[in-house]
Amino acid sequence: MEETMVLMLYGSKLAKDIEENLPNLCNQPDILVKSCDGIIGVFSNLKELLSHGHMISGGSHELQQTDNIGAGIQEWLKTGGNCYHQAMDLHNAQTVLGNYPRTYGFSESCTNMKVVLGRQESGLELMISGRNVESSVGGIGGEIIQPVDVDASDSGRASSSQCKRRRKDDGHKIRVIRVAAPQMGNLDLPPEDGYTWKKYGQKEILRSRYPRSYYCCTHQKFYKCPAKKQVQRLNHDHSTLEVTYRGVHTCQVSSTAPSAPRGTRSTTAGTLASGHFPEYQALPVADMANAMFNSGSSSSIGIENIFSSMEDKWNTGENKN
DNA sequence: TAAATTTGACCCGG
DNA sequence: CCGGGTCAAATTTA
Repeated sequence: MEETMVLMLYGSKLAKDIEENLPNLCNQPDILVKSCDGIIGVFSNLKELLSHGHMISGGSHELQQTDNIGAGIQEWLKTGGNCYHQAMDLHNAQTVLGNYPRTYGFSESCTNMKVVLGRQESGLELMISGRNVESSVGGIGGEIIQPVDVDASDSGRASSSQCKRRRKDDGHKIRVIRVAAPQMGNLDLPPEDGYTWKKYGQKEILRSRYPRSYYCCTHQKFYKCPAKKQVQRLNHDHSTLEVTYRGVHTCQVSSTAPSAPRGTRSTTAGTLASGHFPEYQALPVADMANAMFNSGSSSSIGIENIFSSMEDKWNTGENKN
């Protein structure tokens, strides 16, 4: 389905949802506001696309990579949202990054479970945050993010012409993920990911509202672990942190290994260190979208299915670095 | 007191 | 020369 049509239908659907739930929403102004934001976001994007010459009907060359989401949304629209609604309540959409809308969902039976589905120039973006207390498959930290693999030879940041420095000795893959930022406390605190990190720098980045923090593995000295990560709040979405992982953990943390004695984060390195990113499991975008949208039109897909799907994926592939 | 964090200076690729 | 990445001394924290 052409993207503009998807947006049009989706925006209409959101508006209709508000109409249908107006009595309830009147008692929940915050949700109403978010829903309105979502509608505004969808139609803003639609307007943006239309103003750039995208037609309501007809093909879009842009969608090659992301037709899956189009198909997913199409399926969702066809079923009135039922195929997805079983597990998550599609809540609203909001304009963020790169003018693409995001779709927000909340678990109906688990209020702290949140799903964010969006698009980036590099493909589909999916975030699942919060811990699914029902099935307890959410993993430590409860955040599983669809990472965006970026080859080291191309940082993948289309909007930035820089950030290609110091690449001589790190031919490693770079992984960029986005996670929901903490809502309170230290808002720049990077998400728990099973490793212990030491902050070694922070810098103001040109054209970025928020500084970028630099972390290296706490065990860098003892194990010469080259893993590093950068954490930066997104310009257009301060509630999201972009975490860039560089290098692979070589530290085999054992009970005798030094651990971070101070600080409140990172307490689980020992059982998880396998040289990869235990919480941020890789799963091809299409699979994730299919898992969310197309895994049976009548049965509940359940968030646990998504996680098990991700686990399978993680165990069979992507695990070679 | 030791370890983490902050922050200004420096390094270095483009 | 610019600016992102890193270093390391100073500072903070538990």
